Amino acid sequence: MSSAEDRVLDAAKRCCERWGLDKVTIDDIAHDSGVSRATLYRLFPGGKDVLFEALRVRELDEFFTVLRAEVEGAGSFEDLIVRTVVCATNELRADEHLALMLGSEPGETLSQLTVDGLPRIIRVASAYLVPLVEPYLQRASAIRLIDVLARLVISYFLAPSDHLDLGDEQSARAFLRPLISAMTLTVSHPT
Amino acid sequence: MSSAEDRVLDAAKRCCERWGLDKVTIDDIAHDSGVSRATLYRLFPGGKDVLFEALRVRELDEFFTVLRAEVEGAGSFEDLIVRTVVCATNELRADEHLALMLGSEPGETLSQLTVDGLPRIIRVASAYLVPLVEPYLQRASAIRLIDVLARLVISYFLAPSDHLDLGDEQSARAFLRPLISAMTLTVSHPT
DNA sequence: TGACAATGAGACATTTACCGTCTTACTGTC
DNA sequence: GACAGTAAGACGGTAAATGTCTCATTGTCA
Repeated sequence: MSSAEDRVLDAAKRCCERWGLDKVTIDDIAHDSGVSRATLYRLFPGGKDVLFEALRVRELDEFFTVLRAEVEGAGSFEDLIVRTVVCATNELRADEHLALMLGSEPGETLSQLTVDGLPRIIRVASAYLVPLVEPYLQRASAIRLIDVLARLVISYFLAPSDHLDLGDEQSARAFLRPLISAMTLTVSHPT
Repeated sequence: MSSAEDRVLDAAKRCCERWGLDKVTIDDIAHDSGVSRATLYRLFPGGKDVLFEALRVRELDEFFTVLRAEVEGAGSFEDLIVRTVVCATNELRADEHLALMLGSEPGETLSQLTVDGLPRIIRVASAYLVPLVEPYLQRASAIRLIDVLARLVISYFLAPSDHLDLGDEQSARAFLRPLISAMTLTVSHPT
């Protein structure tokens, strides 16, 4: 059985998909989750903002949990990076909730992907992925790499290019190879 | 160029699909239709209730306008009835707005199809279809026939049967034939 | 030009909905 | 029987939506 927090967050997600962020009320979420408003405030003191903040955190954690599981055990640095980018891209494309939100509330959703929310995305991405990269790179380089990869994946997800499909392994590999060898060289022969 | 009324009703329909009946506000509809609130109240004095009432009337008229055009010119009584039932069923099944409403607000939508709204549906159905049936039946019989057919079409649309598909001509014809001949007999040899 | 109808913008009082907190009563657990 | 966790809902304050009004603007016709 799932925790009360999770049930509330699930309800928030459902309500959000159904009515949109600014039409949802605390009562909607309380009803949908089968939890009283009092309990909801106990779980998420601060109301809607805190609740949706928590929801975003959970979604982000889920995203990178899945991603890490998919790329763990890559045999080489290049494979690790390519698979990470490809899997992340495809995971984004398969995210129905994200698609709904982008369709119904592009403003807020884009902001979460590119402005307000991006620092957190990169922070969480680092927490999950830097450990996987560290065997091949110095920590600082790993952090920078994850940072730039996250930005690239998001950008190409939001605005696909005719010349590059980061969801396709061959295309992604061809694109990433020079970047990868550049980084490796940088580490091997630091200035 | 469409009339202001139609633009407002179109907006109401869009808003309703997006947010659901009880989350939509007059302002939402006014904005979406590019009309000021004052004008909206001038066009539909009474606000949301009157507006959505008018929308239902329009949808119903459209539905039966399409239906009548599809069945006009049937060569026989049986053909007329069968085509009416088949076309009505398929028109219902193809109605995206209706499908959305049934999905997001089953309670209100079902009520409009089966309880509160049914008398009007039958009234409008009669207005459109009885004239087509009258060449074959007495007026009173025609009215009773349209009444029962409307109920059947709606019921089988909402809850399809394994034994009967009113959207399929053969199935519908087989089902309707006895009913049709019974009515014809009744008229030919009234008690 | 000037009367006129139609509309947009928005002020306004009123009503409704929502919020956040709090109390009370209930339920299961130790 | 104390206790923690919860549902239910009362409560006052705040925000949003409603419905009505006025006024300025626009386009039309005489």
